[in-house]
Amino acid sequence: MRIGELSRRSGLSRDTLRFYERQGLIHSEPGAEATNSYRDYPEEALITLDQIADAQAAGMSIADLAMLMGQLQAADPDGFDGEAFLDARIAEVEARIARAERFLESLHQARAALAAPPVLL
Amino acid sequence: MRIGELSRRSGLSRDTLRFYERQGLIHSEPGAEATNSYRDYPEEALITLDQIADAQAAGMSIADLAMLMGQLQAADPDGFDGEAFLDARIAEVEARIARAERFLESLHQARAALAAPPVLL
DNA sequence: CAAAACCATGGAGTTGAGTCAACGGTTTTG
DNA sequence: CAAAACCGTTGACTCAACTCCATGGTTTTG
Repeated sequence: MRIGELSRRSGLSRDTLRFYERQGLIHSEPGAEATNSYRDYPEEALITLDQIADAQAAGMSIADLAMLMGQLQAADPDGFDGEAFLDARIAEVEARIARAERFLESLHQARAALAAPPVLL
Repeated sequence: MRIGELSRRSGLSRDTLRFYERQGLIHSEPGAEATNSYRDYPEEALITLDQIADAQAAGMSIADLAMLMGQLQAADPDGFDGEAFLDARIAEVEARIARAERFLESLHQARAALAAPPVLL
């Protein structure tokens, strides 16, 4: 599909999609027509974009993500310690989720306080 | 305590602390000595800073946080719908945590794949 | 087939969250 | 008491992640 459709279906702007592609997060093919230079994105780009959103919610930067995608499925044990890298990310994400859940809890408490009788004198 | 101590004990830079104070996230008193203009932070600032870190991990912006802190404990039902505001934040944070957990799961899977026998041919 | 809709590229601009540097005061310490 | 360590203010700067704009080519559509 072309960028306009991907934009509509993903909810991301064309600029964002091109930006992600420059950063190596998504990929396209040159497209069938030789007359133009339109990109052609595979259907699975939508899945990738959803995973990117997940990763961002978990606090990953785009640079981290590019590294993860590039290194991990490239199966290259040439000096790059994938296990250590993954373990570090896992620990980070777990810590972040724990913090977010603490915050969620305090939001719930604030909500309950608002719902309760406002003054007791 | 003065800013240097708060910085050491919180792990945040002095500049960050002053930045947070300008944004209204933490507060200080003018300090006892009239000869200087040093700020004096209460012990509880450390707790507040920890809560700020929680909130940031949950994806809250500093502006949102300032609004939350300012509006919520000010008990001002003058047009500001605290319940709706809180409900919206709660939904956001829950969605974010759900996404982060999906990502964590995929990290775990990637980790397991690395640990498993690399090739089976 | 012309107007509207779409696409690419390059580069500048924006926003949020800090960070740094310079300058001049104040405390602490050896 | 002087040097070192600390503090405040102002304003410029950085970095990540987008976002906008101008220009010019390509499809689609009424």
